Amino acid sequence: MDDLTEMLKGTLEGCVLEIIGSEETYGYAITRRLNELGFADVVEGTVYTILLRLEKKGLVQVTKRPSGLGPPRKFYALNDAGRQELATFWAKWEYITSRLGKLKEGGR
Amino acid sequence: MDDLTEMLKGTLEGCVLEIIGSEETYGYAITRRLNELGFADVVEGTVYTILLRLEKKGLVQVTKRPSGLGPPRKFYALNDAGRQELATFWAKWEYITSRLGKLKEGGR
DNA sequence: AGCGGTACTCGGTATTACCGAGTACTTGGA
DNA sequence: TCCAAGTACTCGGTAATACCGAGTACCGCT
Repeated sequence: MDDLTEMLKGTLEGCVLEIIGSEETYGYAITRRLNELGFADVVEGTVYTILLRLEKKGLVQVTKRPSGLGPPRKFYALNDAGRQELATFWAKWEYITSRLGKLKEGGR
Repeated sequence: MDDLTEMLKGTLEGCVLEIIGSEETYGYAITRRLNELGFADVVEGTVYTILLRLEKKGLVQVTKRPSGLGPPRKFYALNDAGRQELATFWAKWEYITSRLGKLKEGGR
């Protein structure tokens, strides 16, 4: 699938939230996970900027832990605000997909 | 539904393509149509920038016609390139929704 | 010692939707 | 007659976001 970057704007952050929400994890692993999910072109730099943003917005709790193979990892977990944000993300997503579906079916 | 603007990035242009594809129409009417479809906050300025962009990319054919109530209208219709672009837009959209769905269902 | 894989940071760029103000044309009421 | 309101388009600037690229650093293996 060719360039999806414009269409991912606004949704990628939600994807990261969802991944973090399902288990405490760290940047590098999140990138791999997104890649294997089909978001093949998402690159580490992008994920880290999202992570930094989430931290700045106060949606995640960060814990640094030694890695064993490489530098220490920053593990991310959702806090209450993060879970709230994730819920509204899915609500928005549902809303948009329903509208797009309507449009596509020629909803007039 | 509160602020959807970030999530609309990349999809709004596709919506406009779809609307133009279903019938030859003009900016003001497209805005009204988007609003009634549920994209309530989309504003004229936004639609016109998209329209200008589509024209610049050579995806539409433009015809100016007098209006009867107000200044002349610029009617837009898809050309072959535009129909092609619309098809790939929907393909990308399907792709992303399927990935998001998978992610949401805890696809692991 | 050096290479490859793991792991994070940071400055800059492009694209996109939004905002706001402006222009202009028409009809209808004060 | 003039002004308000609805129709219709233009344009310069802003904010948010994903991407890019280069850099730093740590580890185990050969």
